[in-house]
Amino acid sequence: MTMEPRSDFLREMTWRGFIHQCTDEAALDGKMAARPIAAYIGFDCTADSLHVGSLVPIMMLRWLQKCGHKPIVLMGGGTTKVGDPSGRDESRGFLDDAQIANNMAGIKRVFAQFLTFGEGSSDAVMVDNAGWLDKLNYVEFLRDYGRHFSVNRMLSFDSVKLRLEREQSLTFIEFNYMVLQAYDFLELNRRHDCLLQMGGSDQWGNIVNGVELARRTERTTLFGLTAPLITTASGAKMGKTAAGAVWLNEDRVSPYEYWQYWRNTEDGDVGRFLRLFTDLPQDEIARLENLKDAGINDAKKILADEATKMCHGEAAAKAAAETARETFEQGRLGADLPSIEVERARLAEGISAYELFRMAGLTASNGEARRLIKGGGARINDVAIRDDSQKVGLADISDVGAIKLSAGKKRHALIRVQNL
RNA sequence: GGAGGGGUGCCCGAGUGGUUAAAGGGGACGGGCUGUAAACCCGUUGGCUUAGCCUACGUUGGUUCGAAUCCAACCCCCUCCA
Repeated sequence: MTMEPRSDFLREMTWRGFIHQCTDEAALDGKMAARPIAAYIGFDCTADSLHVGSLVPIMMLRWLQKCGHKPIVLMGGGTTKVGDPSGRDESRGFLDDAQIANNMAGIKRVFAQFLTFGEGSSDAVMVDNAGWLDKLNYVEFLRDYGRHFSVNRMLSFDSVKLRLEREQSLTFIEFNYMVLQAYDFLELNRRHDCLLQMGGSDQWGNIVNGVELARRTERTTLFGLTAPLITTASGAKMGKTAAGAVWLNEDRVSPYEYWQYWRNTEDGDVGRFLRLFTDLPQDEIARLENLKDAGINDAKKILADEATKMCHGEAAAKAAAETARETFEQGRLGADLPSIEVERARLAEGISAYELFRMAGLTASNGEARRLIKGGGARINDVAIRDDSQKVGLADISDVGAIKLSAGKKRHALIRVQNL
């Protein structure tokens, strides 16, 4: 443990801060140094996109592949029907099959950005646990696998224990989640010779159950490796912003907004995030970590560039960076800012300022827009406005062909005339 | 099935007949200070056609001039008992 790992993968993961717990680090290191192995991480389909909270596991699979091993992306088409109680105070509503299928389709897209899929030895593969879970026979399953689980033991896992301690109801179906996840691991071992399951620290209990199930039923040694929960330097869970979660799909969060999210990283997090969320080599990260005070901003820009490039591609990252530069450093308006189109006739009549802010999505309601304006946080073409009902019209279109709306210093949107 | 406790705004949590769009805290947003950072200070924080109206304290009815607050039924959660 204190020794430098021999395998490329564990050495890289250790240095970058991905490792929280491992079932047997020395033995795993030996295996991974000796030959390529297959490892998996499961993703449940609870939303139609993953968000930055899932980036740590995704990066683990990416490094796994870079180091010559085989990543298995397990889509939880089956387990999503059951619902993982880990880290939740209450069970969330159950999703129906159509929602799960829709969510899976949305999630699948993002993996192609981070991993190379194919038939080769270190190419990633994607499988869906509905493939085996849906077909399970209840009584047969209980007899073959259920008997290896001790309820006494299950009650001691955090996912269950915390619920009970907080006097929050835990339903029987949720209680079964860890059993199914354990079975997944076994099934992947049989089908793909998968030796390792990785995940966030909240998955530890679920992972250990799989390792133990394999030992009891197959006398096979499998491994578990978890990553720490990533919080910001000020203690917040990462990935939450004004609009909610920072999603990876661009129809939810545009590349520009994504770039901005990383650009606004707290000082204290820059080094850690560069290690976790970029592929930059150690010496480059070391250089960036040594930047002081305002110089840290350069490191933040590189972090934003790299993270956005990986998720949305080089072109989108460049465009986002350029828009940010124009908007913040030159005070102009960047082409990539969020924008909406308004009919010419509508604009000719004039639209009340508060309504325009709402239309542009800068506020959720007219009332919120009015408050924003009264509070002095609203600007049109960089001029502060005080009158919430002030009419905005064609005359406000600047020479670049748009009206720039700003809510605070960071949130901007463009109003363009619809070409008809 | 029985007994008891509980369901309040994004979250936590006060409030047990009117002055309650609902204390306080968190979060969020805006302003100030900065470096598009943190910390700190200040303000805001249901909706709308905003000096007015509408909607809101699990659901549905009822009592009352007036209910988040009282009553009834129902739903859900927790604890103990069978």
